[in-house]
Amino acid sequence: MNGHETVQPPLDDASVASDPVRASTAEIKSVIASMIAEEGERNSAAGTALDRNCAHDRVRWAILERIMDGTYQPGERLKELTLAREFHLSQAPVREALRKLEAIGVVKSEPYRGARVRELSPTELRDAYQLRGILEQAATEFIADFPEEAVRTLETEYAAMRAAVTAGDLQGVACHNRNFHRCIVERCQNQEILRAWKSLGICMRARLNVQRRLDRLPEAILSHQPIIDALRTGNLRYAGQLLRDHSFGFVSDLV
Amino acid sequence: MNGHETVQPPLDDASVASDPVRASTAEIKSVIASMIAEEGERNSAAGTALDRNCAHDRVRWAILERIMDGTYQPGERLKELTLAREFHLSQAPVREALRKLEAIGVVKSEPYRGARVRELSPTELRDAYQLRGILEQAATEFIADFPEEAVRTLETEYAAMRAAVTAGDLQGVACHNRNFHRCIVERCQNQEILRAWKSLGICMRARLNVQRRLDRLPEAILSHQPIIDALRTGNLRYAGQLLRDHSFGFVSDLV
DNA sequence: ATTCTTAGGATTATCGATAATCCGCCGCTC
DNA sequence: GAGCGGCGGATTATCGATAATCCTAAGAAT
Repeated sequence: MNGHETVQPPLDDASVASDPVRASTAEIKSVIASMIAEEGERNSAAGTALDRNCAHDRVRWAILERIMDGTYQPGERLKELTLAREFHLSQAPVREALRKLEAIGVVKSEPYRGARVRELSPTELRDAYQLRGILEQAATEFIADFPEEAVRTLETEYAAMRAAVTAGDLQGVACHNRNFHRCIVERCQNQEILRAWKSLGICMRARLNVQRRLDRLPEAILSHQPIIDALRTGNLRYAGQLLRDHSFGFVSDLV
Repeated sequence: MNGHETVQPPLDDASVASDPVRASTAEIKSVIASMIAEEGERNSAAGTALDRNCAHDRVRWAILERIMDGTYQPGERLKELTLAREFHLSQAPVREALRKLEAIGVVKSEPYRGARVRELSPTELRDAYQLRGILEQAATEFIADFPEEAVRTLETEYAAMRAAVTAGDLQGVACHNRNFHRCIVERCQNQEILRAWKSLGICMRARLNVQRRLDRLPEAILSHQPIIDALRTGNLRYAGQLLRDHSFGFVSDLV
């Protein structure tokens, strides 16, 4: 593909970034960063320099980014040698990257048949939204306290979300929505809940494509306001209830 | 390839099974089988012959089994070439197996430092038990109906659990306990909840080692009876509440 | 025309070897 | 004797090549 590159020795981030569709790259990066952080947490307390050294980790990061930003569509084939050539690597590290992505459910592969970006059926999506609601409710009940500073972050994200929806920027809506919810769940004392929520987030990546009911989107977004209010007044239990209902609300759109 | 084998084509289960500590192998097998099934579900609707073909899947299965049955202790080093020699394979499939195990949190690896069986801190274990309680409560509320046949299964497992505890067979207790809970969660309509619960089960493998408070074990087991009663009378919501409390009850033993 | 068989091309799975990195040990300096 | 710097063994990371498998489609048989 974008073969013989310029400088970067093995996997040049340049090629990754200069390539295709690019909208709000910074936002996407932050999402990706949180995912990487998730795995870092799982692997070691301070998950930092892990993906700097290993080619297979860089490849995994790059593929994940492309899946998240829509470069690779759901169902799209991921050929090992093609990716290897693109990254100026051999097949082995690409395979390892795909194995990890397969294990966390981002990619689906069959022996001798290759790997594809995993597609989510409406049923799976419905189940995922329900589970997200359950986890967010539980997480909220485990929050020790919700400081004013965090409330302000919520308001910022909420405002950005409304701005994005009026601008018709679905990508932006998805991103700020995710940030909003993450800001809440991250305050949870229970790391396993947080981990489960994040691993679910990976599967929810099917950006708002599924939200074909664009007309109902604005009203869905407005339901974030009461959540902010409940959190500000420290009514965590009620906030949890609202979050659960909020997620369950999407279910009806999905069969 | 490694043609000249005896019977089992590549990875001879013989060597795997003839090796070390062995207690109630059949029970362990069933646990493993359920885990494999879990991944099968994730990979394709009918996850069956996937791990028959690929060496890396068989290796993953074998390593997982050894971790589950205690052959590989938490923290133990897993050397790639040692495993490769043992399975009569090259390094590549072993690496792929380890990458997958790493992604699901069973193994932890650092670049150039190798892979180890992941250890769970008391805090992680506490969080895991809490999450399990939450998931089981949610799952129960999503159950459509709980037939008499399933109730009988629960009673069977419950009886086996009590028998195991009087016999001092901790492995057996853990296994039947797991079967008991699985029988409930499997009736859940929401596949994502089921998946999350199963992936948690992998981390809870730290068998009942943690349950050093052996004296309190019998009473903890008795708390299964009201759950059975609630399910038999169709009081699913109450059963969910009991299951949550049941799991949370273990938390106090773990700080 | 339809079905069956079977080359051919494409891709994955595995191998064996090499490069890169880490760790402990030994001698050296002070 | 203590600290330091670099050799050597051990192990992982990556490579390039080969074997195994799958898919397609052309051709033969009915």
